[in-house]
Amino acid sequence: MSEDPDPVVADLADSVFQVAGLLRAKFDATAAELGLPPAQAMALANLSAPAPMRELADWLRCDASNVTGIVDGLERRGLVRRQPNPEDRRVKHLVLTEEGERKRALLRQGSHADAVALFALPRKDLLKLRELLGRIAEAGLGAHAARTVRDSVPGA
Amino acid sequence: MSEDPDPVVADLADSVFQVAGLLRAKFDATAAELGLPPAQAMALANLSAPAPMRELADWLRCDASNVTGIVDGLERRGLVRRQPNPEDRRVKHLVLTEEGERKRALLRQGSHADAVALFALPRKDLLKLRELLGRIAEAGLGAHAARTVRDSVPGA
DNA sequence: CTCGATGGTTGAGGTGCTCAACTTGTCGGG
DNA sequence: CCCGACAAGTTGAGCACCTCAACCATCGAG
Repeated sequence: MSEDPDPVVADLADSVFQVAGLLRAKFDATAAELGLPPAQAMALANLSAPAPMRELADWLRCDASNVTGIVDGLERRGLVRRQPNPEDRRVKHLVLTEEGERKRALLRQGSHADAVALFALPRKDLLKLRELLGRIAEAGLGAHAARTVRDSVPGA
Repeated sequence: MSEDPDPVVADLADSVFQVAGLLRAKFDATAAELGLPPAQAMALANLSAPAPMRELADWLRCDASNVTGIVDGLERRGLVRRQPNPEDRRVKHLVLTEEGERKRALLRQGSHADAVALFALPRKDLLKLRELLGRIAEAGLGAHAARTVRDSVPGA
């Protein structure tokens, strides 16, 4: 009935989970050192220029109501400010405070260091790896985008 | 003070997260189709021969008390049985029921199909990718194991 | 102006996880 | 034989994260 499973693909999937899991664990650890819960850290890491909350929700691929709580936390910690926007008074822009900038820098620094430590391969292999994984990620993302677009557009 | 970030490594980390995220999302989706919450599905997928609960906890890298709840769910759905072990009456072995075996097969089939669809590269590239990612996963896992061992051994 | 869509918030509800405490059971000395 | 250390599993408290439905304020087009 079903094809025999391809062991190469299976190994590949395992490795991807493994590596992503390791990176994620390290990220959470550095976040914890900075006194940040994972979700807030994740949000902070992807916050540079002032951006509306909606944008952050899209980036995190989660419900807008979820972002409210996360930002509440960041604001309580004094890392971020909600800045009402005069041009469209519905939106609030998220602006990093000094402390926010500082922690964000530490966070990114730390996670990048972890990545460097983990991806310990000859330069040539790294480049090859980036190319192959990049192709897959792009294709997968493209499929996802196409699907979401298709879902939201009634006609063709 | 800190080195310039290596864009190759940064891209690589992004891609890994991207790909893992896509695989995970697909897995959760197939799980949902089978009426299983993600954690129960994950547990079920890694359950073949009868094994003590502790083993599952180790595999999932989570607290034993957590496994109790997950197995409760699987048992409530009639997918798994807790089988007391006569040789060591503290442990309970987890045994799949018929239905459990069936759903597990479907689950693995589905997630493997997703992986095949995602890793759509020429065979040669797939092999190369497996080799490189495998090396990294292994090295990272080794470091993790070494660390946990070191942590649990007071001396040396 | 009216109406539909959009940004953001709130509240209810559910999952997944950890930690501390406890029960039951195993095992290795004194 | 009994005792103390340790392991498997469970329970309960508590937290983080997430979604959904309902809602308010606002925008923008007809």
